[in-house]
Amino acid sequence: MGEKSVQKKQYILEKARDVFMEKGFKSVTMKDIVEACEISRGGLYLYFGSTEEILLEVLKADADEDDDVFTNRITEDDTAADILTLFLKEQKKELLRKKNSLTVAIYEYFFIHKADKNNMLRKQFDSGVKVIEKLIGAGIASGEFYCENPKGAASNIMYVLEGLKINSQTMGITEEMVDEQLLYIMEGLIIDIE
Amino acid sequence: MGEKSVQKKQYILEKARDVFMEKGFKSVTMKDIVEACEISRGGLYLYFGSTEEILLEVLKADADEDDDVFTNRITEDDTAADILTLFLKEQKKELLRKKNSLTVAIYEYFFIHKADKNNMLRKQFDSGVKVIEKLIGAGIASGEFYCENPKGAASNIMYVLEGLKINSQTMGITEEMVDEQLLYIMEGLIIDIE
Amino acid sequence: MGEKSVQKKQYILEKARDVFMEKGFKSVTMKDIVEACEISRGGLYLYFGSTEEILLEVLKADADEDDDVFTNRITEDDTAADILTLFLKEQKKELLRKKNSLTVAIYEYFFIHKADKNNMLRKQFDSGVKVIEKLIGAGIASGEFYCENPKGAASNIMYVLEGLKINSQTMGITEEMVDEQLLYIMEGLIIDIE
Amino acid sequence: MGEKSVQKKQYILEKARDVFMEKGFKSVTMKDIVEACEISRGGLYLYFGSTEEILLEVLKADADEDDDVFTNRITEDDTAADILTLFLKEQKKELLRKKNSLTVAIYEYFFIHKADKNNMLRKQFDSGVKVIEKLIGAGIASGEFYCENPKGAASNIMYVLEGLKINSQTMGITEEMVDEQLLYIMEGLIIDIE
DNA sequence: CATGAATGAGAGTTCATTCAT
DNA sequence: GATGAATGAACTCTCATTCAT
Repeated sequence: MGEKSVQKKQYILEKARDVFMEKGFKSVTMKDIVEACEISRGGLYLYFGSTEEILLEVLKADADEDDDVFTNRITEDDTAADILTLFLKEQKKELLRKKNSLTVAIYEYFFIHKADKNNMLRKQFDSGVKVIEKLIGAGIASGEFYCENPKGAASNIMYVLEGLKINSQTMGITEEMVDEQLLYIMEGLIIDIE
Repeated sequence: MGEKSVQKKQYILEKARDVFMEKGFKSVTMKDIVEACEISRGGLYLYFGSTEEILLEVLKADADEDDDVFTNRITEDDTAADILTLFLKEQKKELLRKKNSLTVAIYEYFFIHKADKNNMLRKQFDSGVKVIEKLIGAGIASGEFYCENPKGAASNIMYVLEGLKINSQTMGITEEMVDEQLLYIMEGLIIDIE
Repeated sequence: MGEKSVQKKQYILEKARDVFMEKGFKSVTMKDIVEACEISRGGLYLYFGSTEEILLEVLKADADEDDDVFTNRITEDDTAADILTLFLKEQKKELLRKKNSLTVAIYEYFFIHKADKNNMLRKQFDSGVKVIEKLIGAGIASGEFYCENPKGAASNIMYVLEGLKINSQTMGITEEMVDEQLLYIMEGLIIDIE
Repeated sequence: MGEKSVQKKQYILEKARDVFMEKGFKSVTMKDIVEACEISRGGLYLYFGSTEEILLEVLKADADEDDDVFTNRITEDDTAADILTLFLKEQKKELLRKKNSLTVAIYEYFFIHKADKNNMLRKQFDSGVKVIEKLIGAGIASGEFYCENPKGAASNIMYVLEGLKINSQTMGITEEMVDEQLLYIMEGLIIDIE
């Protein structure tokens, strides 16, 4: 079937991304995407066979990009506490974004695909836990943090972030609510100098 | 809308509940419910105008029932730690339930209705925080718990529970994962006797 | 239409033949043929404008070939009965072929084109009748056959063959069924020596 | 799913019958039938799920009717030769009908369904053979017919009729052609009084 | 000559919703 | 109050055909 135009595929993915951000996953029809792309009905099918396929590729593209961003930040030479704080700040920004978020689309997609072989969400969660655990370990070594159960603490942070994320999409959250909880977490780790 | 049969309404809600547990919210059609109830298409419209309306009433009924259950447990004369443990155990059971859960339906509904006036989910979350906060306070008073920021701790617990809940629906969780995290939480509260 | 490659045209006809044998005529799309040929969509249109056009050329090629085969057999110096038997054996083989037959495609095509000027099917049928009539005549002359109405007998044979052919495609036939009927026909012609 | 209106179902079958007579089977779409019936798209699906389903019911209705007609004729007290002649006349009328014939639709349908369990076409063919065989037997008994192989003769008649039928749809036939062949058949059976 | 991306018409199918009975 | 037939809008998907390269 040849390569088709890679550019057009990218273009479709971009436009589709907007649609998924706007409407989540389940409500999105091929027609929605066709209209967003201003291409023909058949034209879309040349590139993608279903909304699932499209969302999956949108997410893949995101995951790749995220990795890059992540790697870039990590190479800084900050302290563990600095990095963790940075990480949480990033998460907070993400959490409070009003519109341009795929969160609902992702949830709706994985409600259906939770049992999938290589569940991307699980991978990301697990990798998040590991990174935080390492950071906490580094912080303990450098005397910044005190923690008896780094793995538990790391999981705790990730679950809280997940909790904040789903709440932000189902009941709304304010900046204060996020700050309060992130502060609570950091306070539990950082050694009070007295 | 005249009087109609309250019994029939209840009957519809029961059957509809099963459908929502099976298929979430967005995929459920009026037809699905008509078929589950084995009533006529027009008959359903006599009682409910949309799947939204139906789910809302299903949830209302649940909320009332939950309150009762909750109240019943609370009147026991256990210690704060006992009650909190009981509460978490209940939550764990809920989290690990395979099929008979409205969780996905609720999420899918509130993705659309997060901005609703009296968002039931928010109410339940807030009330959960308050109850736990009170329990922690009682535990501190009785010398069972140590906690510098009871509100933060209570919120932390609720966010973690939300995180576990959404993860259970999007990536699956195991009993060990729940136990680990709940243990971590209790360990953070209970005073180590030395 | 310029010169184009005759070889490519032949190639397309060969591949298209397979498709028609597989799917009949009406269900075959230009896409099917493009895919069978592994050429470009536009490329096919350079040679043929429709599936009708393609089938027609496939059939023409067949007709030419059949004539050759036919002529080859006829030049043998067998008796009339031998030749007729040979002819019926050929027909039987054709009738019982499971897959590689254009029969359905031909029928489907001529359902639409029955009124065509030079209907190939009619020509073939008429020529079949004539050939058989001649054979019977020769057989009578040589004392092999007895027949009061050679033309009627020849038509009868051809109609029976047509009947067997359509039945083989609409209800299936067994070798026994064919043998029985061909035997019946031969018995009607051959003089019983007493 | 209740009874729906039997009358409407009949109405649809009638209209669909016209469509199948007009266009055969494969070219007929649900839309064609919707338009012929002047009902809504969804309305048709209330009664039938596909064109196959519809044609099948059209044919069933026909088969029932044919049986009745057949039985009615058979109860007459004619001689075997009379009945056979009557039967062939009926077939001739059928063969020469220009428009109102389902023949093509039936063929197109059974090209696809030739392997079906209870292939209606085969049943009808077999029953036809048996009836004719019986008639020939009766004719022999009454001294009207002479025939050494009644089963072969009966099959021969049925195959010829099939051959005439398919030819009438793929190349056209004239009344003379039918008469000639039917005469040939009858001559083969009837005893020449000398 | 050849390619294959693009278009748009059209078929299939499902449901929310209405309404005569 | 109930019923369920009927409607029509909306979606999915597939191809014939064209056309810029």
